[in-house]
Amino acid sequence: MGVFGDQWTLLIIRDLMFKGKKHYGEFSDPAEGIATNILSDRLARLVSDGIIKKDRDPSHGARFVYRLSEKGKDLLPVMLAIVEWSAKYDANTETPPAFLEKLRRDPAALKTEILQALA
Amino acid sequence: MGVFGDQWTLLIIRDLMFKGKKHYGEFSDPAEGIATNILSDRLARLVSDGIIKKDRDPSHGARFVYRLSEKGKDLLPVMLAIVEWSAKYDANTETPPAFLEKLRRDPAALKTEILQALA
DNA sequence: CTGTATCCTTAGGGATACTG
DNA sequence: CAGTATCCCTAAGGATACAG
Repeated sequence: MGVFGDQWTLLIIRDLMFKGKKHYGEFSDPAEGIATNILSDRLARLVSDGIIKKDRDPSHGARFVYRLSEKGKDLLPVMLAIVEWSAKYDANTETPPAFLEKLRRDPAALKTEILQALA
Repeated sequence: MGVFGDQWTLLIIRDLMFKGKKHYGEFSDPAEGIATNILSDRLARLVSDGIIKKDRDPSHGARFVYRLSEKGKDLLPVMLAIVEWSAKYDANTETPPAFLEKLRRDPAALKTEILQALA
């Protein structure tokens, strides 16, 4: 349950799941507002919880690729439920309208689409 | 989004939604492990976020009843998704098997049942 | 660049006292 | 009992230096 009790963790999962982010530098983008030490800590925690996997990037030498494990991908329903709720009530939610449209029109299709992108 | 970033908040919502808890004393049950000052703070925050309502209990004098607002009830899909994920991966989740059974067999029915209980 | 460790301050929160 | 406020300390985390 500790996964949901932390906003940074949720942000990272969201970025992995919906924004195609994979690299340290993308998560530590200033717009996210997460300090590098915290990012480091949360990534390590997520790895140790088995929610993400950390693998060497074959193309770039000293770089790692972070990806959701199966356990992590199984969080998709949770994340989508949050997205939906936030879109309804959170004024400043920046979810693209096209995404919401799809989510409501055919959630199953959207899910497989996202999982495909994560594979 | 701040709602999901706090474990105590989530616990309170869960208690309201699934355990039929309504009163201060029930939330502050030692088993929950939440300090009274934190409880007070989180309840106030939830009220100010419009997720719960705080009303006088007509039967008892100085007592309040806390209930989910519509906005709060709309968190049901999120909470159920969390329950399901936790049941799958979190070893020490104490969700009753009967509940999970229902959730998988006929989620829609379970939802209306819960909403009925909250009404 | 990618990622971790250190420093230091502030806020979260436990224990508990207090008010009605 | 229901609920809030105070005290105090630990830990989360921002800024930044550091290592590869």
